[in-house]
Amino acid sequence: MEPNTEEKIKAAAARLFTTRGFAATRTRDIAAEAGINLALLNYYFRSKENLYRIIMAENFQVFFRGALQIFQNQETGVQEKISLLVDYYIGRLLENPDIPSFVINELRTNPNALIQQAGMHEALKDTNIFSQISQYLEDRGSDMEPVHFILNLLGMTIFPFLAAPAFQSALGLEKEQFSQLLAQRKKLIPVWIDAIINANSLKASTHTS
Amino acid sequence: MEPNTEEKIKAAAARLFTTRGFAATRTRDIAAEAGINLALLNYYFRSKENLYRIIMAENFQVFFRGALQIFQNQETGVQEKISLLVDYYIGRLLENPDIPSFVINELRTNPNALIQQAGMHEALKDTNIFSQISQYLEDRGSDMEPVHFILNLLGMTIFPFLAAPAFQSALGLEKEQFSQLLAQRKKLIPVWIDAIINANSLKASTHTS
DNA sequence: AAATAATTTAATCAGATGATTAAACAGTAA
DNA sequence: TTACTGTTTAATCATCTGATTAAATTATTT
Repeated sequence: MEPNTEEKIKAAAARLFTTRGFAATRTRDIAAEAGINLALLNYYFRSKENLYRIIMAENFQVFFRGALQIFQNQETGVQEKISLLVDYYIGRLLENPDIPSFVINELRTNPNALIQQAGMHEALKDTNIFSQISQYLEDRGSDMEPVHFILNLLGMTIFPFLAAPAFQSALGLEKEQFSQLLAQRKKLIPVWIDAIINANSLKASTHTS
Repeated sequence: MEPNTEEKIKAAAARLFTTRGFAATRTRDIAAEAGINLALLNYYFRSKENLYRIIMAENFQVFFRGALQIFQNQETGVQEKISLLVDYYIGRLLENPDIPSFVINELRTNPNALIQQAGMHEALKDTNIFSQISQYLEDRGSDMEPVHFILNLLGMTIFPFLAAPAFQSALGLEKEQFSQLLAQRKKLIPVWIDAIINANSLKASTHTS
């Protein structure tokens, strides 16, 4: 029932690191949040940096592993994969809304370290996401660049979580209301993505502005 | 020609604050970057916090004022406004790619302070962006919620800049190459946005899966 | 129980960091 | 020149912060 000390520290560190970032988080705050003594943090994790790396890696796992697994599945087509991906991300992020801004922030200050650490390069080759999408777009007669496709998909899915504080404040919405709005997008985004692909494939044949 | 000391400090502070965030930026680093003595920073700006507030406000201006002005113009229709907006944002952000993650980060740690500071609430009412979009969607027979529309538009426009470090690293692209990719989106996003609206309006009449 | 190992704590250290101070310097007016 | 004002600097302060230490406490083994 009661989680052990190590887990308590990790949970506290995850909360603070993801909401405040590395530099703004004090080891004393983590200790207080975990209800333990400062020295214990160093006893279990040697240093703040080390603890951070661990938390970071786990967040990163959540952020990428699931997506990769979806694309590794040979049984499903791209269209289905898109739905699964959007569903997965929005579901996960509704539980952990701070992860995107944490990852973004980390990427800004630590560009390639993070990518390598999670073994992105190999994973990307393994799942050949790019060629899957490339083939899919080709089949549907679209001349869209796969990069744009991915940027659109992730942008529509992830950006709302990054902008959430601004929107909630600007529109005077409660957290709960905004969450419902984001949940709706699980169904909507795949439809929109589909429409975008069609737009690019029809562009050559029709000319109605 | 030579900018005065105050401007040099502000420029240096802007560079460091936007790339590292508040907590990770040392006043000594700002001083060194500006080529001045640490005490001068406090002589001109009283404190690190005060300097930060100034930089933040200016970044925020860039991020929102332009967008609001575009929507204030009574002469242009919504469709044209979208093109202008995308063009404006991508143009500005290509010059200052770090602003989005700076703003996002600030919003996370300081939710409503930022919104109020820039006078968002009044500005939003003045320009009635929401009702303009709402009306536009209605006219085109779409049942999309205006919030989703805005989230999609901003997501497709801004997200790529947030994800840039990841994409550059993962795809092994040079900064310059990725910038060109993003510049392409000035023309593409309006088309995609259009397709999305059509998708929602056609949904009721057609049933081809 | 005694001994040993694992866990936790209070106290402290060393360095970093935001800010201040007092003095030096430069330009301008009298 | 002298006096005055605004600017810049080196030196210093007080506090914060990550980390260590040595001792105390608890758990485990013999």
